[in-house]
Amino acid sequence: MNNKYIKIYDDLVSLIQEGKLKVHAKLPSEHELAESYDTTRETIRKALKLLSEHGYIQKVRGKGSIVLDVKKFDFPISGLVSFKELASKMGQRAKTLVQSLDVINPNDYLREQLKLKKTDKIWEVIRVRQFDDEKVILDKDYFNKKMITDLTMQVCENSIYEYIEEELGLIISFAKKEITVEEPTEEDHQFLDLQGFSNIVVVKNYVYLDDASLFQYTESRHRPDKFRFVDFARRK
Amino acid sequence: MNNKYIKIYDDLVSLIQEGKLKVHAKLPSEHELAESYDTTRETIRKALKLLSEHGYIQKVRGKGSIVLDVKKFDFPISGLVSFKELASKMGQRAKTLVQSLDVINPNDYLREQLKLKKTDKIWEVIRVRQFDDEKVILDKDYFNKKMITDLTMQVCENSIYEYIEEELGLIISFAKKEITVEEPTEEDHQFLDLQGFSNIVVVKNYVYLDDASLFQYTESRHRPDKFRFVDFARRK
DNA sequence: AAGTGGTCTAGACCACGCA
DNA sequence: GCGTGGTCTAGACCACTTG
Repeated sequence: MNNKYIKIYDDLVSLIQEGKLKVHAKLPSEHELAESYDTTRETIRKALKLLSEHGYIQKVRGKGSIVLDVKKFDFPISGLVSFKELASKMGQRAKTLVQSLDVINPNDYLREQLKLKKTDKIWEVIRVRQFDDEKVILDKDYFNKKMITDLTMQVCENSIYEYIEEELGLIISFAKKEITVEEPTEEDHQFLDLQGFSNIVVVKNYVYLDDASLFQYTESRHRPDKFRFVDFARRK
Repeated sequence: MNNKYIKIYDDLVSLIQEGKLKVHAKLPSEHELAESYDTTRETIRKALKLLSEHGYIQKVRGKGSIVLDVKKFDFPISGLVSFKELASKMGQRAKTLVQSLDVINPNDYLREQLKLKKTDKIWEVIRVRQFDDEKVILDKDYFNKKMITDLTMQVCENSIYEYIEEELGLIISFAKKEITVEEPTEEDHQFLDLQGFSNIVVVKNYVYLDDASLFQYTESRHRPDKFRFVDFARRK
């Protein structure tokens, strides 16, 4: 990446994570940073804006910028993180089982969710996520076949996001997420180790590409004891 | 508010909400906007950045900015919205019942959560939120007595946030939120109409002021059928 | 009064999409 | 090649905090 403000951001994140900038410590002033990075204040401010949005610092008018100790992303569905990125932190304890991979005609519900034309067909991928040999998450992914023409078992076992971004060159940009709690369905009982739990946490995900086109709908169904969502929010 | 870029943001939000800028329509280019609002591009860009962060538009390099149709905030605990702001949208159907208001010595758990000194005392406010005559949310709020010296039943029935921001002049800045699902406690059974539900959605909230000091810990316990969380997230 | 962050200006060059 | 948004510069004035 060539962007100066990204480099400055990365640099400051490293300093914070290495503890060279301690929690509650004050950053150098924007003027000082501008000089030491040989740039102008506006560019420094872009870097600090990023740090602030990501929860690393708090800016206080008239005083300066303070390093925060809000721990980052313990176990999030927050933001947009794929299961593979998450699993890599969990080591060998996480596993993905692909149950099925089909091209189907969408029912009315899916046709509406994905805003499809009458003749459009879709991919349906059903996967089970396993932690410590327990099946605790059921993921149902739906893609427009027009946009993702090929999909293999191997890709699904790995990371679909990786395939889409790296192989196909499509860029995932933003998502709308909805979390509710429902009764388990037949399917949930069939695929998951529910152990008598009488509720399922349902995360519905609408994923959009760079050009604002909706291209994926995902339902992620979690056993309640294995569900955790962490979020960082700023007022207004 | 005197800020030019906030005014431009508000103006554009209005245009979108009134439908004068239609979904999937392109905004005028940044150069054009700069001219018509009699300002420079950087200022226009600050307004557009806000629109983008709040999910109103998508910027596409080389093309322009497109109006999105992601509906805003149906029923959020997302962001930082107080129950009163929410209730005002629900009309007469929502009600708050203050169960208790006490000054207590914190137990070890709370002392750790609120980062208190040994002798610090805290406020404990227990409130039940009622929708359509059903008690569905149990809110437990804890404040450091040092920061909020006075608190009355009346304030608790209304909005504590309003009191803190408008009367005391403290500014709420950001929060860390965690959502999990747990078994109902004795207390949940006592205060809520659980109707046989065997799970409770627990939202833990750590609220920070402007100067990055933690001043409130809240546990919000929802009956699962009345819980819904909506989020808008951008990748990276 | 000095230092801080917040806003704003008037330019500049670049990378990208499209015709 | 033209128009778009993305980045960057070198200033300026303001509101706020603190000694």
